[in-house]
Amino acid sequence: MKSDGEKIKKNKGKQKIEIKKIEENRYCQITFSKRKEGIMKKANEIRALCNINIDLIMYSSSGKPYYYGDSSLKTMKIALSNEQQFH
Amino acid sequence: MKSDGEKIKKNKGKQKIEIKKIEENRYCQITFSKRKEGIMKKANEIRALCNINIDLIMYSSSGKPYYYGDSSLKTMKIALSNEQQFH
DNA sequence: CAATCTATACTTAGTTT
DNA sequence: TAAACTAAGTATAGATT
Repeated sequence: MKSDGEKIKKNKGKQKIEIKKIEENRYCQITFSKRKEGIMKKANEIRALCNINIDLIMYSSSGKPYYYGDSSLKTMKIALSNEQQFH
Repeated sequence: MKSDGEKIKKNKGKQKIEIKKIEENRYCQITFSKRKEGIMKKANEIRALCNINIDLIMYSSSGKPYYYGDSSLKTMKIALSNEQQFH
């Protein structure tokens, strides 16, 4: 006899996940894309709210670099990996 | 006659704020402290989930630098401002 | 004053279009 | 296949201790 509890759960919205490598490459890419937007938004907010300098650099698993900030670090990092451009 | 609506509002939890400089220095510091923790947690999560490299550098309004990451940028930045240490 | 609390705003995992 | 949706999970503004 099944308990009603099993059927009540909607199971649609956000679920809790473990913070460990997402092995399935497709989901890993999707998560990176979503969270990259999220953290860049946070970076912009803390910079605006608190009037601070902030640099945020992420390399996707394919090696593509993404940058948020305004300091000389951007130039420095480009100089270090001068075959790449930030996005 | 007062409307009930005015009294129903609890007004305790998180409120919506504008994303612009917090002029009151005390609240600015508190917000920086809270959001710095938040963004560093996010940085750690995206790094772990997506197995990427990430560097995050913030200078508080007092000039104190905070760093999250594992690349050579830390060393580079310390070399650039060698009177300071990251926290 | 820094740490904790609490309700609400915001983020995002999984689904659907 | 990417973009939009939905609801559960998470971050945090303001209050309290």
